Amino acid sequence: MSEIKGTYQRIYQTVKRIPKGRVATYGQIASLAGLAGQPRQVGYALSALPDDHRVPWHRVINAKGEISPRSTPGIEALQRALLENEGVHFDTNARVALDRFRWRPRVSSHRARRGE
DNA sequence: TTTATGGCTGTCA
DNA sequence: ATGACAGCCATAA
Repeated sequence: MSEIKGTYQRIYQTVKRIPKGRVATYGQIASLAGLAGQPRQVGYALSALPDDHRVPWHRVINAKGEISPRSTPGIEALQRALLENEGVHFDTNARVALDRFRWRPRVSSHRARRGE
């Protein structure tokens, strides 16, 4: 198993683990990547994606269930299109039902989920 | 080496 | 429900 080199690489690995038709928030990825509390790094890491990045960055959205207004306008529509293409549905407010599409990572065992 | 930025989050009013 | 403020850390110059 290859070990992760940099922090960004670790984030990419985590994002790549997001199953299709599911979305995760920056905080979610940050927490899984070990950067809990630093969701910004996740966004910056995605903004610094390498050339051969095959990372589903479009599956990563903010905690509001919306797409961040990044720097370039139009990307928002692209990400939305990609998510819809994956099966994620947006509401009239361009919002995703995180309660339904929020990626449910492995809770490992000793960690019950809330509200069940 | 230091400085500045930055696809966010959570709390308070 | 929305609006505003502060905090964390890694990368790039």
